[in-house]
Amino acid sequence: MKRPIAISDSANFYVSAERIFDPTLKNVPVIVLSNNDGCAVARSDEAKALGIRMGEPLHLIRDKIAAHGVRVFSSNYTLYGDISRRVVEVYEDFTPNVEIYSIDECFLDFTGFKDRVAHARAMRSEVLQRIGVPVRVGIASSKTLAKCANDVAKKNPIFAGVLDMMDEALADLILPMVPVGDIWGVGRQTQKKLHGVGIHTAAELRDMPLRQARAVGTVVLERTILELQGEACLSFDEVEPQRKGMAVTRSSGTPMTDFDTLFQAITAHATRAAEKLRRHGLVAGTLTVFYHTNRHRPDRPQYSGSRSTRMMPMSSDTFDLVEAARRCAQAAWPKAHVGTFGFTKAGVLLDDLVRLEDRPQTLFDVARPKSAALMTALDQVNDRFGKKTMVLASEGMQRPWQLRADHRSPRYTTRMSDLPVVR
DNA sequence: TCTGGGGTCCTAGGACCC
DNA sequence: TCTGGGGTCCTAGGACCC
Repeated sequence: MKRPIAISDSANFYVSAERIFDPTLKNVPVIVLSNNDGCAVARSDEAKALGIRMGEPLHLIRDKIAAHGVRVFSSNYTLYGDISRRVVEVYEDFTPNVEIYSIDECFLDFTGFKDRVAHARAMRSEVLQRIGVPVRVGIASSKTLAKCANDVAKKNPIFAGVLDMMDEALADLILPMVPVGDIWGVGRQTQKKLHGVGIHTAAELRDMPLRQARAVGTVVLERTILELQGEACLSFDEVEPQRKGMAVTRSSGTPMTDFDTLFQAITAHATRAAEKLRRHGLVAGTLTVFYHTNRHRPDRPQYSGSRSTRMMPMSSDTFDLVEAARRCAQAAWPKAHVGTFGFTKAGVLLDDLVRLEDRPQTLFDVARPKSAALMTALDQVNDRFGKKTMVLASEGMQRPWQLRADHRSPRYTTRMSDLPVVR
């Protein structure tokens, strides 16, 4: 027996959220802008009807905005987060198992409901009544199919916001009409490749041999095919996973042509990243700096640089992060033709995040062991953890020496308190 | 010292998503 | 002139280990 999975998402969520508190926004074109007010990231139906596209730059639609009196908002993520939480509370009244997928989408376990469509309709009107946000619901036996059902329900008013595709005969009817590029997980690149081998619809993708799929794409595409066949490959996960990375990135209006200017931007981003880490009570194990030229001007010389470094030890300290970012930025700096590049986007990415209290109290290798005292300590550690455990050490640093079992095989992690103190 | 197989880990980059 | 930001997952190839 296949388990019914529903996905519920809010229509034009940011716009819907703004409309809750301002009735004059109803039935008029409204858009919400991205972080830096650079482009439109949410549009009301009326704004879509004016031809304003997702991600369209603000400067290209100024005339339209003026001509049609489009109401324009900067994004207010605190508000959207609050509304999102309230919507989830309503979902939880309708099913015990809710997986929050994004700020405006939840997967819901619909196992055990006799009339799933009626249940979804009741949930829909409850969200509308209590929160004031319209939602659409797609139901199927896999997440990918549920997303597809949701999408079809969204585009065809005949379904009144709810489509249950648990029935295979119904899926057989609908999938031939769905363009393959509309399937969750099939982006522009994959779509292009699929078109190249004559696959244009969701039904054709569903029937594609897995071997062929592996040649065209990756394991991700194989999974998508199985999901389209109704086999749930993507698990339903209620517990919110610990985030693995975070980023601070910005585009700059004026190109950065020298290292000092670039590093100023990188420093600002690293500083913000450190604050963000501390706010979440996290430390980072890996820091990456990237920067690149203006991709919208392919006629100009292009360069993109990116370097990563381990944080030793893991840190959320502004000084540590800025220092690491400087090293990365320098290492990624082009060796030649510097004058011809103007960098318009830069970012600092942090990965391998762990909670501060879980931080391993260890250092990574900085230098090969040299001194007699250090060798003695290594022997002690080897005795204690076995010869197979490689131990690396650092010395010549300001901090007291610290030891650490190698992170390579055999894997061994330990707290500082478990290791002998070396001085 | 050389050779090689079977592994893991790491980085850089790509693709996709909201 | 101006054209977002924040995430996840996968892969290729090199480094390294036993």
